[in-house]
Amino acid sequence: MENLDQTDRTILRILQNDSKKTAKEIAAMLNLTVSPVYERIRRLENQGFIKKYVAILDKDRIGRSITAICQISMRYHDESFIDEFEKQIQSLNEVQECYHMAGQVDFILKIHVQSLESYHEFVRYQLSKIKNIGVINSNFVIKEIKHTSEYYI
Amino acid sequence: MENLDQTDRTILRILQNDSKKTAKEIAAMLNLTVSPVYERIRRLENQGFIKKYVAILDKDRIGRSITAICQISMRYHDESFIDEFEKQIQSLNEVQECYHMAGQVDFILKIHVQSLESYHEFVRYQLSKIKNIGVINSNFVIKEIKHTSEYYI
DNA sequence: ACTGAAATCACTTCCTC
DNA sequence: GAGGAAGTGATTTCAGT
Repeated sequence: MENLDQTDRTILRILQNDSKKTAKEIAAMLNLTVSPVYERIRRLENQGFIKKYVAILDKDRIGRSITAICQISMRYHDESFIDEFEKQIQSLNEVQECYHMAGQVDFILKIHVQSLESYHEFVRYQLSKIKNIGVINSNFVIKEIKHTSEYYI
Repeated sequence: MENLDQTDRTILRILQNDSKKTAKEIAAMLNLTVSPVYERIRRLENQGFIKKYVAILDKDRIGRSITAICQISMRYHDESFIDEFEKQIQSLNEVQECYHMAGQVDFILKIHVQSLESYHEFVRYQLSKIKNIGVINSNFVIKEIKHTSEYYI
């Protein structure tokens, strides 16, 4: 973070919002030519500031309209149980995010499914098959207020 | 979703993982030439399946290592209060996600900050300035198990 | 819907200051 | 660290099947 100047930050801000912007367009915004912009972007990639470039899909359009937040507490907290749980969660396609938490609840998951019925099936046939789960507490999103992949820089 | 054939889905799967893949590379994977791949991608964009293309940054690298999940209940549930809350939340740079929930808790937020101290400042100077908040319950992520922008297709 | 070729434009390298 | 010119390769369009 310390080794990023104002130009780098502007480039990151632009690419977080639209990675299809060409080096030429970015150069114009910064009053630079293409070469320095190109070299900065490559440096930001190589130094790991930019992890990847992805397409963001419309979840409603592809039939994943239901978002559930699922809070899970484990029965036992042995290292081996936790490791196993984490491995299993990673392999579930419905799970978009999973965090190990400090506090009462052990894990918080964000899950996308097609319908309430598919959520039922997900809990019944996938989640509850994982060993050592104590409490599962599910809540549904009724409105997405904000959802961005951009970090404020 | 119904008007997507297997080729479209494969293209979406590839672009969700790496939007820098060229039409040529994708064509090779699908045993096609460049033109149909190019035209399908443009159709998927125009029909709104692909919303945008973005760069994903490394949050540790840019000094946003702390993730907090914050659950908020409102004091009153009048429409005007809720609307105002949503508007204010959208303008907060630290808030990555915010969902209006069905259930006991009204809103769940995901927040990225630099340190526990900056989280304290966020709650004190930004969040608690918003009118009509009843209960704020914050929990911190100790490990990110899974975090992807890809939807399973 | 796909192929193949042609035109345009962006990416990438390298040499300069 | 930035500019400019040159080469390479991808995007984009279109006629043909």
